[in-house]
Amino acid sequence: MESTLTDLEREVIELFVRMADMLNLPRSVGEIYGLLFISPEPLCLDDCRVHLNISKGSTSQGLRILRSFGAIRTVYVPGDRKDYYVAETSLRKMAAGFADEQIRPHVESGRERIERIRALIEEQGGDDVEELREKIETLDNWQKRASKMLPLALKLIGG
Amino acid sequence: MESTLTDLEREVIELFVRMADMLNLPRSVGEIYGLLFISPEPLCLDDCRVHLNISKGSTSQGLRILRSFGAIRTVYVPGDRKDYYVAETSLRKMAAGFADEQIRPHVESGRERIERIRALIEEQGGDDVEELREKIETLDNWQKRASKMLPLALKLIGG
DNA sequence: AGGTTTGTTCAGTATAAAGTGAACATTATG
DNA sequence: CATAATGTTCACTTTATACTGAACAAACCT
Repeated sequence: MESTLTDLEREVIELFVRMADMLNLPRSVGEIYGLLFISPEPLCLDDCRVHLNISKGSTSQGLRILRSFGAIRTVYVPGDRKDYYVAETSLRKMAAGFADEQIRPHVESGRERIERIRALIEEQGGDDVEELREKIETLDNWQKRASKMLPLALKLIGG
Repeated sequence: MESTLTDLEREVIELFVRMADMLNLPRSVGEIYGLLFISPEPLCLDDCRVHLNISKGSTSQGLRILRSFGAIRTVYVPGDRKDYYVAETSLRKMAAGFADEQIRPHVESGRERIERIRALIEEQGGDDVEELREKIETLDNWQKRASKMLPLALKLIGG
């Protein structure tokens, strides 16, 4: 299958592939978003698959990930059964979606783990319990600051 | 080789392994930092290697990465040729080091790529040049906002 | 110098992650 | 209902990344 991308499309797609890499997302997710971003009209799954020369499975999963944090939305095309997609261009929305989906759960589970560590320290005791308590306070402090910073950073990026 | 970690140590190390994963750093980096964080005294390369049961190579590279963004520092131990390490506990310092080392270069190269895309659009022209210009403005806008947000976020996390 | 300790490097290997595509489910249409 | 169109799933394959450990380099000590 022949690639049918212009130089411009290739360059834009590569930009988003690098972004995806930074955000720890699969390459194909960056490719699909880049293609949709630069495309003048909505594209369906098969359009993406053909232009990017990737498999149906990757395309389906990539679109699902992009939908999951609101980076794309579906548009209705009269008289067509296929789903068509366009890239969302509100940075605020995407950042919020990404934070909710890919960051908050980790922060949450970190909080729980810190509680477990605190319990372990008290339970097992020992000579150095005071030093350990201080260390756990440091962790707790980090956790609290990260939790506060996240929504503020989202405010900042959203304008 | 027998693992000689307490439950507490294991739990703390796992916390930092998860953090490393979030930050897209090798697991061993999280393990080493976690061990140093919870250890009451400085440890040398071989201490880390033995406690964590990982190879010399991984240990050496892990310590290098941690040094690279200021997550650990060396301490002088009189009468010992080995380098000893302690975990840095200033979140501000570490976040700044991480941003400089692992984020800024990507943002930079993104900026350059956007310029290249802008040039491509003007060069090749076409009917839809106006629509493309708008899209590139969106990219440029994102880039600028991200660049401004980064130092502010660092200020916020640093207290 | 020769021997020892300590840390680094890097080619090869192991592991984890993403991609593939055929089988399957679902829904539309004649 | 049968057929076609569309999208999803998942066992398998491929690729990318991290880990290993032996060889190497550097520094120290008699």
